[in-house]
Amino acid sequence: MKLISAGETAANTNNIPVEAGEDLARIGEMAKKYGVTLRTLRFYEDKGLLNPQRDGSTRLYTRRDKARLKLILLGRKVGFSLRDVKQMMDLYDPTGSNTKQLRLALDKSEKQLARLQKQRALIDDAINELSGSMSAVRQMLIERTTAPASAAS
Amino acid sequence: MKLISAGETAANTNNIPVEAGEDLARIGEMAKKYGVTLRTLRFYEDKGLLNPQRDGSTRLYTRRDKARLKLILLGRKVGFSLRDVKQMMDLYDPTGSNTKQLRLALDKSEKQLARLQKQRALIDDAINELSGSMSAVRQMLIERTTAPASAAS
DNA sequence: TATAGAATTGACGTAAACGTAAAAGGCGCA
DNA sequence: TGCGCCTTTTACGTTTACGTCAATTCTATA
Repeated sequence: MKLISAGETAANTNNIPVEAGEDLARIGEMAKKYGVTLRTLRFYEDKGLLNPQRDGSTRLYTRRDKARLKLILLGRKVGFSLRDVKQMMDLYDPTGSNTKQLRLALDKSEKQLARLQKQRALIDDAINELSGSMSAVRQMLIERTTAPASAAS
Repeated sequence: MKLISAGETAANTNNIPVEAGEDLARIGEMAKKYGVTLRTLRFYEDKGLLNPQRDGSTRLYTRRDKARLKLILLGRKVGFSLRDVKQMMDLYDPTGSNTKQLRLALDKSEKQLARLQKQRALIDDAINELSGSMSAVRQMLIERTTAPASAAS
């Protein structure tokens, strides 16, 4: 049983059970669609962040998996580790209010926000420090090219 | 008690402090003075960034080593890799104008500055994105606590 | 002299997020 | 039927800057 969904392969020659509208994607399509590598998708699965169905050994990603991947990528973008992302995702319960999940997410987010702000401060520091050094170096270069010889450090 | 200083000449075969003001420091003092660990100092040496003298097997750091360490730490602070720092330092020639060294430093600095600015932009992005998510989550939490039951996604 | 405090050289461990083969199975198509 | 493409699993490699023992030696001091 092979399931090819997607784009345009109108063929669909022989079989395909295809639960109406269930747009399943294989790993290659997923990778292309979300700009990640195959390795990355397998890695996420290995870490328990994704859990695609299987058709034999072939991974089939549902729209649920896509939603999860989007969340993962958002998490990465804002600097969460995969562990953090997993912790938050693991709390998701489709039958509940997910209050705990949301609280955890908020808690982690506050801490991450603080980290980001600290990082920004560090970077600003570095930028200033570097700019200063560059001015000094430029000045030294000018001296080297206008004055003839030595001048110690 | 053996303190051998003096860069080169004098044989200094036996002992005796020599060179009055040469304030040599051992690794422990260096570490304390500059807020790094022993491991770090040995690591820098291993990478060719420092080259303290030896009294037997004991490392002795001169003020030249101290100057170099300061530069290393400055480099690290502005985000240079140790490799970069080494490249720049390796061009230092106490007898020349060091124009090449300065040019390399300036060149690397410009690139590093660009990287830092890009990083800051990314962080700002992340901060915004995260702040937005947090608002959404807070809103969801409010709904969870005021409304009774379900609401998907 | 006994003991604590430095110092030495290995050398493996860590963290994150994949990269990069390697070897093999399956499928459609010309 | 052979080719090419997609996919699979396994597993070591990469990067950076050290951390963390371990075993040993040297030195200073009480």
